[in-house]
Amino acid sequence: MAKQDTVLRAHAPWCRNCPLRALPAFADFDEAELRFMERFKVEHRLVLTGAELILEGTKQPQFATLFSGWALRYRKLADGRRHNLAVLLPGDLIGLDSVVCDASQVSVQAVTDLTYCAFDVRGTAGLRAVEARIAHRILSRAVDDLRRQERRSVTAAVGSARERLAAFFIDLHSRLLRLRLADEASFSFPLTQQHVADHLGINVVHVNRIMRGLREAGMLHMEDHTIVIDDRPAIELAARIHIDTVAAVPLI
Amino acid sequence: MAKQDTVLRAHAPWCRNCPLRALPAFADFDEAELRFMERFKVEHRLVLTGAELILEGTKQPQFATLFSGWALRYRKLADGRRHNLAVLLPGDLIGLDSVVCDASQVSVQAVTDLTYCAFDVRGTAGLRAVEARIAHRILSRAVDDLRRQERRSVTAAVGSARERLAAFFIDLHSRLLRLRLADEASFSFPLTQQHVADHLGINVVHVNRIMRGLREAGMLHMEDHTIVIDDRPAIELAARIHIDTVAAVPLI
DNA sequence: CGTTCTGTTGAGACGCATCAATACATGTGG
DNA sequence: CCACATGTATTGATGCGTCTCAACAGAACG
Repeated sequence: MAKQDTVLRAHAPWCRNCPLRALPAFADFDEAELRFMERFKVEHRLVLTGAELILEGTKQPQFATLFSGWALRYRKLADGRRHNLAVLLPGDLIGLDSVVCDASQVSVQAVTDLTYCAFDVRGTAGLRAVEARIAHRILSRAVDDLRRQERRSVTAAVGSARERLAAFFIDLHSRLLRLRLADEASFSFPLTQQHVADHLGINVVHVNRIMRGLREAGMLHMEDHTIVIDDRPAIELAARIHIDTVAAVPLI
Repeated sequence: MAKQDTVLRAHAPWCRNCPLRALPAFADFDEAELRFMERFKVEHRLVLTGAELILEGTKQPQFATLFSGWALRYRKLADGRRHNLAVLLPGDLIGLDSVVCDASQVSVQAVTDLTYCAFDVRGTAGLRAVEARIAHRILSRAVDDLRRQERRSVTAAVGSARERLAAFFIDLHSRLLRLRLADEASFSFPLTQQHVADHLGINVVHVNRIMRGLREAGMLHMEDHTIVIDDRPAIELAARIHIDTVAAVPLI
């Protein structure tokens, strides 16, 4: 690992004036919820590229939401390979299962420098004591995550490599648009082709070939860590089976 | 559909003396939770083989837990094919997303005659009012479901057809054992090979071939709707990457 | 007793993995 | 500063796993 794991207390915005919550993607909080969040959030942390936020097999007294940057939720497989379960973007929940269950079955790794908000639940009993409306928001998020993972299951099971890649970029573009981290035609993209391959279950070499195919078909291409969407309708068509109206389920 | 959709009020056990809760797989309820459940559960329904419990795109004021029988949570794909997201067994949660979200993105279909317990949440506001400990159990279930779906994503993405089938039967056998619906060497199995194929994303023809392979390797075979486990260690080996300690997260 | 579902097997085509090699970029230490 | 190692993108050749099409036997069902 090139950079050293670093966890710092950063001077950062707190819930009352959270810039994320101002986005249309997030539901607004009433005064009671805001007051609760101010006690609930215990820290704002900074993590450098490559560092691990959560390690498989550990139990945490806290969970978090990503505030800025990109992360990957992943599992190490028995044969040494790696599978990326989800690309985590600002606003996404991290480590809920490490609170609810005995031990997390997944790890989370920063793929850019990032910051996140840590919430202390002091064990399961603490989570039970969470304000009812907040608890409902957390449940909504878990269900949302479940739905995304179900879509992934479908795509992985029935889709071709081309369909998977097309669906992947459409999904990512939609999510980034909601966060104002993309414009209509392009977005910054810190993942390597190896990351993408490990996410979609396709060999790196083949990812590269499909990317060439999409480029030559005039759909999308990459230029220095930026994805450029050349023909979104065509990409949607290529991902035909796997597109949904991604219902926004806001939280925190 | 051969049999007519039928929803009956059945004479059935209620929460206080629920036989499912007596199983080791389920956590016990204290008196306060039991009292809550007695108000919460509104009906015990019977559904015949082939009937739909939930239709994609609908919103329900209720969710449910399966009480007896088997069901499949599935999605219809744009090209007419079908993908089975999960095999639902007694105790499993049904239709949580139809309560939390605007509309369910999945359907649920009975593959045997079955009964289920319906809980009325009178919309999202009702779910917020749910007793805190019950709400936490529901969240635990959602997270458990998420973890199973994540494992499925991994298996679908990186596993061969043989690994997927082996992992599928191991997972099923473990779950049925916890419910005392299987013994060490066999369990009743109402799914067709087409169901299995649509669940694992493998062609029916190929499922059949792999099944033959497993039979000839002395691992498992099927005789009139019963799976016979001939060599469980060998099956676990064949599914090597995809085995986890399936952490029991009890509810309701 | 036919009709429809399910299981079963064969032959051929195609997608993707694998192995191998090169070019380019990046960061590192001498 | 260059020399070097390391990570990433890219392309070719080859083989295996799985899909597809096709056919048939047995079971289930009305």
